[in-house]
Amino acid sequence: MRELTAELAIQDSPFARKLAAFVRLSHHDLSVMSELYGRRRRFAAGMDMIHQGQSDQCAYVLASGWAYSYKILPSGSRQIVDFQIPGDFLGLRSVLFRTSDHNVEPITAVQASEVKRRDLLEAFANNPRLATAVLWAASRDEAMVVEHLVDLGRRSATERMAHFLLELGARLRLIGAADKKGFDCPLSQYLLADALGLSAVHVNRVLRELREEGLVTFQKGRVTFDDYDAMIEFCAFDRGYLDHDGPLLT
Amino acid sequence: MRELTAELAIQDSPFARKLAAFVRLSHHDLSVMSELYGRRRRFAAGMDMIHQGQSDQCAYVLASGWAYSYKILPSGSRQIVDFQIPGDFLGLRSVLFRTSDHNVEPITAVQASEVKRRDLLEAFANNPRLATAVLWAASRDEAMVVEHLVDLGRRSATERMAHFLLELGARLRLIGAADKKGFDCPLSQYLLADALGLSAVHVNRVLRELREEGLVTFQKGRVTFDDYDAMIEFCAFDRGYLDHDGPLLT
DNA sequence: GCCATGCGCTGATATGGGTCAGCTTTCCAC
DNA sequence: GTGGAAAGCTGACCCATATCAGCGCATGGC
Repeated sequence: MRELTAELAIQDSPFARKLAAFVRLSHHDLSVMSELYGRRRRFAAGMDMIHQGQSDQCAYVLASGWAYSYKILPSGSRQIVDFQIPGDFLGLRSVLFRTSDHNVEPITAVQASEVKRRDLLEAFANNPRLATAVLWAASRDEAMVVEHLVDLGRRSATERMAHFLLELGARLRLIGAADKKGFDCPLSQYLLADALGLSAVHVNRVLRELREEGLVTFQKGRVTFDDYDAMIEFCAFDRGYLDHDGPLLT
Repeated sequence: MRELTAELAIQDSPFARKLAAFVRLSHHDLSVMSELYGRRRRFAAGMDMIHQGQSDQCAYVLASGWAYSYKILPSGSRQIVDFQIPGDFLGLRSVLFRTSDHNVEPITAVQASEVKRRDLLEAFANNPRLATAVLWAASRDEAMVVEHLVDLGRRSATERMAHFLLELGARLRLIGAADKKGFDCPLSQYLLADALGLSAVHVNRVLRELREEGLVTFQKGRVTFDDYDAMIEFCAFDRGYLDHDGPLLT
């Protein structure tokens, strides 16, 4: 009975919802997952979760709140590599190997479950289906980094912003935190700037432009898609790579 | 005796040299590696090796020659994600999962050994040490993509170029194809442009600038470091992440 | 109620890098 | 050796985006 409740609880977690988008998970998979979780920890906004160069092998699964991973250049400028939302694995690479090459910091207050290196490897060995789901999700995250590379290299500031908001929306839909209308978003224009390789001033102008074109409105912590299809067309968003409606592997 | 010769041959391959930089490999590891190789295939420059959306699970290890992986935007512009040099794994992700989300094309004539999905997984299961070496190398490649993200987002064109040439030199040194003086390099200014998010015209200007500053000379297919230390300083190159002198795990 | 702080917003000005157009060199194919 | 294609190279001009400087509106601490 204890197990069943745990299983029900996990089934509703953002982590399970996200993985379920890739691989259909059995009851057994879900109960293994619930055992995987270690201590639940809280982090206040602004306090480092993972630090560049640090090498203790802790990984987390975000339960609630947003975080971002970034690198600092000696010049002082900052490049944000990715934002993490509930359900995202955090530091998977730094637990499989031992190097963390970037920092992670919460944006809002965050709750995260610790995952121990040993438990993770054991779960992978005994449950290849779960391993596939996790690694698949990780692989998608890597594909996203590549997409950001294309953003920075070959898209205009306005296209970049549109693409970014669509992608974020698609990710949030996987965990039920967004729909076609829009989503709540705690990102400041400074964070957007450092993720998109722009100045904060220009982020502001770009957002205004998108609003005046009737594509998206981002105001007061809420992103509203005013014309979803036009946006997709505008920035050549690839519907396929994030936007599926059921498990790819059943 | 047959095995021994195969082992000696593989020991000298760029793949083994590269992995040996991460993990000290035993004789047994080496012989497993030599069994991993399937058919050796040749590709002429310009002919596609892997195509976006294609889903047959073939991976390769580059034996000789250079290739590059890229994405094409609907607008027609191209972003090069990475260059592959001898010893590099090619399509590792697309063999573990089944999606290839980018194209790969040879730059020079290329020889590559096919690696079968099944053989790879089997070798990983039986030989965790080898698995660690391969995945570690893959993880380094991912770290490089992140570094490129920083390049595009937060470095000037000149810094980007300097950083790129240093990184490439460090990678080539791992396989013995470069030293502190420089290396041979078949990349055209057009390829450099699409990798660094610049126009070919500007690549030319930037190279001239670096040459006139006495930092690097890239002419006639040869990169020469005129002042290695000054270059490292100029673009804040992180010596650590590629530039080690022996296996990290012994 | 006041101040400090962070964030959003805007105009003016500066500049890095793109675009266009064209010339030169190299290198094959024949 | 000749013609043609790629690649390297350069100058003139222009635009997207950065930088600077500053305003206003919330919010929270005291």
